[in-house]
Amino acid sequence: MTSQTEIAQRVVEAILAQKLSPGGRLGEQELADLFGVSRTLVREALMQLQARGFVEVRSRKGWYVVEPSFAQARDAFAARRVIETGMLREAGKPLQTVIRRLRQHVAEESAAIDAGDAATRSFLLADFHVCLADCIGNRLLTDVIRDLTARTTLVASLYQSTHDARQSCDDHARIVAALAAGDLDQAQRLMAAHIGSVQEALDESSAASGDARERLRTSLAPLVRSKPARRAQ
Amino acid sequence: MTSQTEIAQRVVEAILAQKLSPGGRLGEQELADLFGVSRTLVREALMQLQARGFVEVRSRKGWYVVEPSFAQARDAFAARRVIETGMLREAGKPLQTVIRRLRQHVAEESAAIDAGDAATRSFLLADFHVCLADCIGNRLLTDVIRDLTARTTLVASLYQSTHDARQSCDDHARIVAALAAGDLDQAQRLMAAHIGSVQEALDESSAASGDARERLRTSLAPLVRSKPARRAQ
DNA sequence: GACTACATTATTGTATACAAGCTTGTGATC
DNA sequence: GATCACAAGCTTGTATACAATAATGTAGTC
Repeated sequence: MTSQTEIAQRVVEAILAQKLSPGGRLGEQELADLFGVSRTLVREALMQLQARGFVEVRSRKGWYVVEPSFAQARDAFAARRVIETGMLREAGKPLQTVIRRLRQHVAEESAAIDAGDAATRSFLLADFHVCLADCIGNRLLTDVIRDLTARTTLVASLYQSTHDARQSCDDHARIVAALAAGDLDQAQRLMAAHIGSVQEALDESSAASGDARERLRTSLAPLVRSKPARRAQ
Repeated sequence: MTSQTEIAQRVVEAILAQKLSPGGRLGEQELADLFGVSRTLVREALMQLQARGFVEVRSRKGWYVVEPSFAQARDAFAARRVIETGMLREAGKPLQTVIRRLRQHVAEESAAIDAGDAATRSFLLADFHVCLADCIGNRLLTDVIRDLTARTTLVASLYQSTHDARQSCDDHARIVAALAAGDLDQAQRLMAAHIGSVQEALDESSAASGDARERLRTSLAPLVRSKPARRAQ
């Protein structure tokens, strides 16, 4: 007895919490049983997620969490840079209440990092950008940013980001400080640099992983060079 | 015998061609019969369009083409300003082939305007922005722009834009000229002004229409002031 | 023992059936 | 004649049934 919207939401949450990895399979019946509904609702939910770019369907095979290529990953970051800096440029001087809300958010991020709570930490670091969009942008832009940050979060798990959470949090704090000082130009520059550095952290380990086929190949490569490992058991 | 994606596409086209007005009803069975498929496929198509913001469902009543409020209309234009100028800012000097493609597009717009072909004219004027995104942006941004321009086109039909097609075309030509000259700053300014002026054209006639309820009220207002019109027949 | 043809199984794709709820038409009542 | 109660019909919401196809297991053959 779960609504279709709720199913979609739960799946997205699972993806962002890395409980569902890119390439992970989503059986219709499996989800239907899990949520106690028919396949119909699950399908409709997955269809919407497909439109938002979270999952894809391979004909008669099943639904899978998307595995963006490295080029697509770059595109997602590029899109975020364009939109988020664009929003800051068009924004007026933010209200005091907005500054308070953002400061509060950054404080929560910091607390989660100190607590070593990986799940909420990851969520909050991404949510900062959604929160910012909600503060200085409009509904449409916020929705777009929400999906794009989700996508970059997914990408980060796929390409094993080495980016430090504390640094992201510090970046956020500096952006809020610039906003509080009314220096929108500076905020814009900081945002571009921030998104850039998060993306950079990917580039380095990019060669490590890859798509499912490539992962399989490397997984199955012999452990020792000339002498293949004897089969266990 | 029509695929689900195709159905969605056809509905979007119909909306953009103003064959389906905002507020227009989309019966599931009606569409199913039309396309020769079951309601299932129609529903899935509509669901995807819902995720993209083209239609909405009112429980147990039916599907309707969205009727953005005036505030939402402003949001759509604001989003486009942010993204489209942002893309121009991040773009490098465009290649010669890109310039040629854009010039070609503007020429086609001009031809459609001269020919008085309202449908293709409207389509091409919106498509210019998609084409530009395709040239200087990436896939993700292009998809976002495609949906946003579609939304503003829909809004224009809802709030009876008085904007002149020829002026839009001229705006486009000037933007392309700035790009050809390598003056991205100028292109950016022109784009902001262009989108702004299209939006402005809405503001003026905004009071005229409104949502379905308001439209009904004005439609049913007595024709003569003191003496209500006698019922026809 | 390795390879191939075939049967089996599992999963999606599509259609249909039934339930639930809103809208509207009709008749009774005041 | 106006209002209200009720019923019939239409439309969506959800589940189930069946078809199509890809993956996999198995037996037979060389």
